[in-house]
Amino acid sequence: MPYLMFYEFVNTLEEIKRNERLDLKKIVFKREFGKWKEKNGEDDAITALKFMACSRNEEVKLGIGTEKISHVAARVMKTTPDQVRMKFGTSDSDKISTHFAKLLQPIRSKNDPSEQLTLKEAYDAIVEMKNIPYEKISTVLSKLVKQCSEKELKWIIAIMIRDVEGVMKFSASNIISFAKEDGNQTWINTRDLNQMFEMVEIGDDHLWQNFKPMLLSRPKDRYKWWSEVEKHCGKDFLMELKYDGEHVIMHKAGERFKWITRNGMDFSANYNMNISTRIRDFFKQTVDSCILDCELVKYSIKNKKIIRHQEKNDDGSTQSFRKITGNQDVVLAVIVFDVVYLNGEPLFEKPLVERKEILTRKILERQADDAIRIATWKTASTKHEVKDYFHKAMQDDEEGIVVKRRDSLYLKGSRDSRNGLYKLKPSLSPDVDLDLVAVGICQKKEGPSVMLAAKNKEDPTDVNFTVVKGIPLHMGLSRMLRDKFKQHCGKLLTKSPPNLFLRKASPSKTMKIGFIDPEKWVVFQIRTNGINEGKLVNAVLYKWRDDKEAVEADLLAVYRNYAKKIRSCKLPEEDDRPYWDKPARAKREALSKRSIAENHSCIEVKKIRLGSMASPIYGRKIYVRHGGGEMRNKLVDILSKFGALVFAEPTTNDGSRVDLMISTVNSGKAFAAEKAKVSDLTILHHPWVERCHKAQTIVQWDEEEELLQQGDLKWTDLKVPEDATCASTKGDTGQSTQNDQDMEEAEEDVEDDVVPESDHESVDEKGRDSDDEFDIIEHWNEDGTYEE
DNA sequence: GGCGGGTGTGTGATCCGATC
DNA sequence: GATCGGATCACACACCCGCC
Repeated sequence: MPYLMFYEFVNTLEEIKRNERLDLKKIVFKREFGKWKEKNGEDDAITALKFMACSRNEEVKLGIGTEKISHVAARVMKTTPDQVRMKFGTSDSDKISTHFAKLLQPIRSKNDPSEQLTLKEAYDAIVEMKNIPYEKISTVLSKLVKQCSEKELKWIIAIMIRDVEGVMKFSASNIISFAKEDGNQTWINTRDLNQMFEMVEIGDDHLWQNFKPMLLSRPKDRYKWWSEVEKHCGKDFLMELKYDGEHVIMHKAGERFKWITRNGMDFSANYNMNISTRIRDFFKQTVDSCILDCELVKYSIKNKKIIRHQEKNDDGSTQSFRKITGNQDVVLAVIVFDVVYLNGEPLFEKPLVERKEILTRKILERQADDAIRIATWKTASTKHEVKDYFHKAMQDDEEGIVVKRRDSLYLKGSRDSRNGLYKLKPSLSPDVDLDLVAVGICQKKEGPSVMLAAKNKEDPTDVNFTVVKGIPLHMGLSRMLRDKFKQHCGKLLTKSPPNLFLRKASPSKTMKIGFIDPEKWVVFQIRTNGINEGKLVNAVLYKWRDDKEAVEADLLAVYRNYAKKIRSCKLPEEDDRPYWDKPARAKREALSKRSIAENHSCIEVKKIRLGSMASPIYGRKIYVRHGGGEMRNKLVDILSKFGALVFAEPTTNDGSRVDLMISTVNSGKAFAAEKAKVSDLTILHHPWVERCHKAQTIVQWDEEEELLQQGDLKWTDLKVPEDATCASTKGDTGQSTQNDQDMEEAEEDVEDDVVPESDHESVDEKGRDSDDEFDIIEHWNEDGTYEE
């Protein structure tokens, strides 16, 4: 297979560079890229992309700037760095590479056609530089200098300083999107260059598509768990253990694997690819392609057991699922519990038992605990079977159990009781509730959080307490109860009462703490899913126990022995319901579009519309690049008030691109484009937003504020014609639908396993609203009782 | 919540040449 | 020789985002 010659490649780079307009650059690129692919094969095309989009390429990250390149060049020329150092500004990569190429030119040999490089050789030389000691880079460069013309040398320097794009004036994201349509999306998801440039197109409507898995429901009322399970799971059902790992969808296409997380993210690059190679041989020969629903777990080979999420290893370390490398004892393992696609045939509409049958018979040739195995399940039909199974699971320190209807179909991304899939976790059992005392309020950036303490000793005369846990107020308390609680607490003390002990020597700097007067301490019943390394898992404020005194709270010893309590917990009977625990209310109906329109901040734009003019950025999607938290929040706030939809990524949840980007930093154009990794957006510096805020209208951005103008959106597009009518009716209908979707999506993002129920009404949607935070601060400051 | 991990920012140490 | 400013680098820190 003929290799692409480096000079040919360089000619293309030069041609792209010469064309100033993006569409012309694109034409040249597509033409040449197509040729390389066709004539030279995928390898050359991929090398070309790796060369061009070098800023995203770790393989060629040499860590060299103007200073170091001066030293390297000086060694090649056998002179001092001083002699070769540039005497002008250093920000322009084009000038830098031209300068050094010119400088090195005199020592190169005459063009000898036999010595001409291929692209692959040139690229490999750069990769070699990355992998050898810095002092030896000059020897590789000396060799290259002899083999390259000045023009070629310029691009060698460009890739050495990692800015070929800057010299071409053709950004990496353009290069990638022109080479492969969804390349940038792959990059965002995987940060993996090889995958991004993957040329082979595979898949259909299901295979290789990033869909979300079907999710499990939770019984709404802990005392009525059985009637609910019975209603939706039918007379006979399946039971499985709930494994504590990461829920992933595994796609297999031939020898290739793809791993999609619960939120539809492609984590193939994040999980050690070792897992794919280790499980490859476990499949039956007849399995060409399949999609499996599975749990990815950490497995200790030495102890022959699964290590639970966030559980410490023997050596005291904890490892992320995405970084299983160092410890040889811990490996990733796959537990498969469903198959939804096999050899081109979608199985989504087959009943669960049939899918299980296929899973057992047709997928795996062999199984191993440390690689891949099928989850065991058993059939059952009575409450007692479920209770026993649950109790046994708790004793074995499992996360919980799962109950599944036999004929349940696979609905992608759905979580609905009617699907007949239930998870039963410790929080369902009243045995594991804790009564703790609210002794203070922390003002964290996320909002107020209540500090909870346990009683030190059983002795009634000993009134010492120790803080064991903080829970955000919104985790369980309705707005009404939150207000009531704040009112109840009244003045907060700046110093801890003498009978209260803090576990941490000094609380975090960013955390403000106000202590509640011991006279006003109240008891909260806490519901959790267990304890992990001394910390409660998924804790929420379940009840305000105003029938209990602080001295009746649980003891520190109970808290310390909590793991034991979990292991012995049982599912309750309906008759176990205590007098104070009222039945859960039916879940509040989904918010109507109207109420969303009334509440959602995007709609607030009405308040600041000027005369008949609608906000020009109303409904526009804007990406605010994260800087300092406060700054970013402020920008988001302002933009939202103008009706813009603000995103933390250049690509929104539905895959569409935003219209505009706001950057909080301004270190020049190269910085903005390179750091932000966007090339199709106009980037504005944040002072523009603040000017708009001051002016109470969208003002035209000036030259300094426009860091980059490369998107389609122009200032003129934002201007609303003078005679525009107020868009209240038209705008609201259109926009509220968008908001509706956004909110639904946002809610789906949050899986709080232990959602409180009963008389607290339901938790405020999304928990907190910003003014809640301010309420408290104002309250504290009023009396001057709270000072930092 | 709580953890791991990635990224951006601010800061201080250090080097080095330019300048007084 | 003292001082200054630019460049570079390491480090701490805050923030963001993924998973549970």
